[in-house]
Amino acid sequence: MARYQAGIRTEARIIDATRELLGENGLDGTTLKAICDRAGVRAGSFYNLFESKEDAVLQVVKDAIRAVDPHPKRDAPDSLNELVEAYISFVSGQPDVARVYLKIAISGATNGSLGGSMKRHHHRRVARFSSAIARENPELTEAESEVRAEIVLATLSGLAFMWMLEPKFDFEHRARLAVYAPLLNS
Amino acid sequence: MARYQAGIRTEARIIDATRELLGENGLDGTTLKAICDRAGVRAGSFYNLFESKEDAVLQVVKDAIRAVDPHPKRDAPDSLNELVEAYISFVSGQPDVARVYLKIAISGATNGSLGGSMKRHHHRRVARFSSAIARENPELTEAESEVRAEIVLATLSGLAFMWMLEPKFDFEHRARLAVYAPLLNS
DNA sequence: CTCAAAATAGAGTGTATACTCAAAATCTAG
DNA sequence: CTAGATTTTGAGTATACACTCTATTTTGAG
Repeated sequence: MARYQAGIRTEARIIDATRELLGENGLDGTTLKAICDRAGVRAGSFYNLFESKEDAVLQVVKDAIRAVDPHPKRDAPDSLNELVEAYISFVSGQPDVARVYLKIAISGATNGSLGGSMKRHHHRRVARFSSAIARENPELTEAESEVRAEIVLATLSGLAFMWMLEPKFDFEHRARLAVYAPLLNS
Repeated sequence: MARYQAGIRTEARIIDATRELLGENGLDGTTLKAICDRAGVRAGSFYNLFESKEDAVLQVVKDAIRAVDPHPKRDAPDSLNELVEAYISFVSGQPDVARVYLKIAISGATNGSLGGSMKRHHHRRVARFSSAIARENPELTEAESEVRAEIVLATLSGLAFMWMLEPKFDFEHRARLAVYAPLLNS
């Protein structure tokens, strides 16, 4: 009936190992052997806790997608400022998760079971940014707000990719400069 | 001594198949069997023309990287306008090549022999955009121009990713709006 | 303590992969 | 036409992969 502590800890170690490997080496670099080695576990233990490798990978990836776009804490709609700051602290505060999001979610978006889930996530994000922009810039039509939302999101993603390419890259600075300084209310 | 026409045509078919598959399915989806099936060739023929699978993949990827950042046609330095329009026509005019470039940029950028080559390419691009921006905006310091170059490139890449996610996405329109309207000379 | 349930180990399975090789087919220069 | 070189074939190899299974060990509630 009840699960044992050992199993729960092992499950967490496996999830952590999977997340790290996905961020470091991508999907094909994340083999079962690599996961088990890093988690300090044998294949049998893995399959006692997970149905398949895909099972563990999907858990990690779906968590990552959820972490980028958390539910609003307050009831009030979010401002563009809040959305951008949330993205910045996502990248800075959970770099492992962010790497998974950028590597797997985006690269795997055009194929496989992630494709659909990623497209939905993307539309949700655009809508959220778009409505914040529309609220703060009443002179824009709905279509114009949406285009601007897409551009802001594209810039944030692009900068995050650069950060992944070179960890020294000052993502925060670029992101704030790109979004606040030039684009809107100009 | 001399190569036969059949071999030259087969080589081209294999390169085309490799490029298409890399763009559609990424690196790990591009198996030898898939390449050979699409090119209408058996494994033995492939290895008569290429040293390894990696050989064919690297040819395609290096071509793609070269296509994004072609040598200037004139002696004169390029304007930001020209650089952006070149990127736009790269994406619109050679979508297969662009897809390879974008997919590999994410998945292969942090590891392997592609990592180094991708990083060098990135720095070359930033320098090129940066010097165009500096020339057209003399009030900016060198560091400021570079940051702006990174932001422009990030936005273009991010928009291109969105285009890859949804082929209907109007990349040209977004790219011109994002770069020309808001960012510089404001 | 006890003992059933849960977790683990580790050898083993089937499959897909990149790649090889010897023989047959095809090409093209002379 | 011919003969040597190139290209193609297709069965075959070794390896790495995800995954299974059974026996053993560990856990923790009663």
